Amino acid sequence: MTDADKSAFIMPINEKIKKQIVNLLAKQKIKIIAEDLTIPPSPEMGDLALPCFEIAKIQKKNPAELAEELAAQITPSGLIINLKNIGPYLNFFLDYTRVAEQLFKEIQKKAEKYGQNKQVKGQKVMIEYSQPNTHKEFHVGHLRNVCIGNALVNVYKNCGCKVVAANYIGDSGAHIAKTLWYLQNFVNQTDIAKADNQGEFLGRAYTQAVAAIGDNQDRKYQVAEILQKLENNDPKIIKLWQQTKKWSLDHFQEIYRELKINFDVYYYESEEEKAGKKMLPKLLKYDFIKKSQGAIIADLQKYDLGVLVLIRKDGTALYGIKDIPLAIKKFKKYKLDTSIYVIDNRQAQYLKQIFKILELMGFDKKMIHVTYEFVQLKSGIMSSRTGNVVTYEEVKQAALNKVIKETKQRHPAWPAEKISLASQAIVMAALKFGMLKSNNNKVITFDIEEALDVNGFTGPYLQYSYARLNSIFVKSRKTCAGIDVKLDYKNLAATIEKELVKNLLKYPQIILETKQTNDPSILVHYIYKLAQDFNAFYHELPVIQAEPAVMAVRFELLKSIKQVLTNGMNILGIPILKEM
RNA sequence: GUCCCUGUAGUUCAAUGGAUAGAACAAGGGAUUCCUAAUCCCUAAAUCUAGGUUCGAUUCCUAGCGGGGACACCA
Repeated sequence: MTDADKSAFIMPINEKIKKQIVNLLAKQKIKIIAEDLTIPPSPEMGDLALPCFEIAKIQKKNPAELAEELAAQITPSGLIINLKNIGPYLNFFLDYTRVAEQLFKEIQKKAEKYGQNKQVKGQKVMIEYSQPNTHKEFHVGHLRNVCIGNALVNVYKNCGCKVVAANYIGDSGAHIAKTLWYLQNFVNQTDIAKADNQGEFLGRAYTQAVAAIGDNQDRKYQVAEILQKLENNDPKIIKLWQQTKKWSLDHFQEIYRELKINFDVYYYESEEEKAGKKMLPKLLKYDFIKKSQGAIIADLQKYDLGVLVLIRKDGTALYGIKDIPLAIKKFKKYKLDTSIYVIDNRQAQYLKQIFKILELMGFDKKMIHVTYEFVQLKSGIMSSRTGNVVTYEEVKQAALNKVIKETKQRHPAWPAEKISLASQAIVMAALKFGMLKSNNNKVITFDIEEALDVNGFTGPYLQYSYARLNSIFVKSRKTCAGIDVKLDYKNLAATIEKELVKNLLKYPQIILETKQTNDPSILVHYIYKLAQDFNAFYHELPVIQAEPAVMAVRFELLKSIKQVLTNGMNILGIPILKEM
C-alpha cells in the first residue's frame, strides 16, 4: 500500500470526496482547496459545487464560460459520477452506490468513534462549568450553563482532548453571610426541620434575606459582621455555614445525578479565598495592584479594563482574589494546555480583567472564556436576589407531571417503573434540548409552555425518532430473520435516502465546527435535521415490507443513522429511549 | 458616557460572502386496512434604516435606530 492509499484509507469519506474533486481540478491546472466547495441549493443541481467567480477573475474569463469549459474537460472518476455546469457554477454528482457502501462500512467500523477527530490529540483541557452558589436557588439559568458545559466536555473528548471537567462551588461571599444572618434572626429550627428539601429551602431563604435587609444600614452592618466572622473562622458561625452548605451541595448532587453529569474535580471558593489572601503580599509587589480608597484593587485602566476590587476596605475578600490562585493551581496540578471557563456573558469584562492580571503576573497560559447569553423570564431578568426565578425543580416537576400523564395514556400496559423511567428521560431531553437549541449568543427568554412542549424542534422528537427506528429493528428480528442477500447499493435510489447519506457524511465536520465555535447548538441543529429526514424516509419508504434486496440496503442505512443519532445525542447528553 | 451581545415569517430560532433565505410553534387544509400519528404532507407568512466594500451582502465595514447586558467594594 502506498502512502497515498494509506491516507485515503484513514481519511473520512467526506474528505476523500472533496480531495478527489480537488485532484480533478488540479489536472486542469486549477488550484482549489476543499473549503472552496459549496453545497448547491437543491439536490437536483448536484451534491457539491465550485463557484467559478474567483478562478474566472484570475484567468480573465467569464465565470459561466469557464464553468462550461471545465465541465467539458473534466472526466468524472472515483466517487464522482458526473458533473455539469449551471451558470457560473461547476456542480458535481456523487456516485451514491459507492459512497454509501464506503460510508456505511466506515460508520459501522468506527461505531461510537465515528465523527471523532484527532485535531487536538493529546491536549489537556480543563472545562470549568456550572459553578453554582450554595445558599442560592438552582434555576433554569444555571441549567443552561450545565448543558453547554457538559456538551463541550463531550465535544472536546471527541476531538482527541483529555478533558478535566471542573466545578467551582461558590461557598463563600456576601450571599452566604446574608443567608446565615437571616437563618439566625428570622428562622426557627422547626421550620428548617420541616423543609423537605433543605437545599431549596435555603435558596428561598436567600431571597427573603435580601428583601429583609433592604436598605437597612443596621442590618447591613450585621451581615458584614457575619462575613468577617466567617473569614476569621468564628466557630459558631462556621458550624452553621458547614451545616447549611451541605444542604445546598446535596441538592446540587441530586440535580447532577438527574442530569447524568459528572465532574472530575470540585473547587471551592472558601478554599481559594484563603489561598488568595495568602498570596496578597506577593500581589502587592506588582505596581498595578494597590491600595485605593481603603480597598485593594487591580488598576487595569491602562488596558481599558477599568478597576477590579480584590479586597474590601473592611479586609474581606472579593471574587477576584479567589480566581487568581485557582487559575494557577489548575495548570500546575493537571499540566493543562488550555483552561476553559464556561460563564455567561455578563462576566466577560471580569474574566478579561482576571486574564490580564494573570498575564501581568507573567502567567502566560491559554485561558478561554466561553461566553453565552443568560436566560431571562418574560417578567425580566432572572435573579435569586429578587426571587424572580424559575427553579430547575419546579420546571422539572411540571414537565414530569405532564409527561407521565401522556406516557400512561400511550402505554396503559407499561408498569409504573417503566413509565417513570421513560418520563424522566423525556423530561431531561426536553429541558436539555431547550437549553442547547439556541446559539450561545442568543438570550433565552424562558417560557414554561415552550419548555413543556415535546413536539417539533425538541429533545423528545429526537427520542421518538430513535424509538421508531429501533422498533424497525426489533420487528425485523421476528419477521425477516435469516434473509441473506448480497448487498447492492444501487437499491438506495430515493432522493430522501441520498439526502440521509449526505447528512451522515457531514457529521464529522459538524463535530469539528462545534468544537471550534464552542457552540453546541450547531450539533443540535444537525441532529434534528437527521431525525427529520429519517422521519420523512419512514413515511415514504417501507423497510420490512420492501423486497429483500431493497430491505437489505435500507437496513444498512438505518444502522448508520442509528449510530450517528446515538453518537450525537450522547454528546448533547440527551438520553436515548428504545421505546416511548 | 465607554464597552460587550443582539435585530430575519405573528412567535422562537437557522443560513463557511454564493444559486430559489430554511425549520419549529401558532394559523388553515390533509394523511392512520402499512415498520410507534410524541409522526408526515400541503398552504400562507420575514432579512431594522441609510451608506460603503464586492462579480455577488442576511452575512463584512461605517453611521443611525431598537432590545439586552457589563462598567469600585454581588458572583
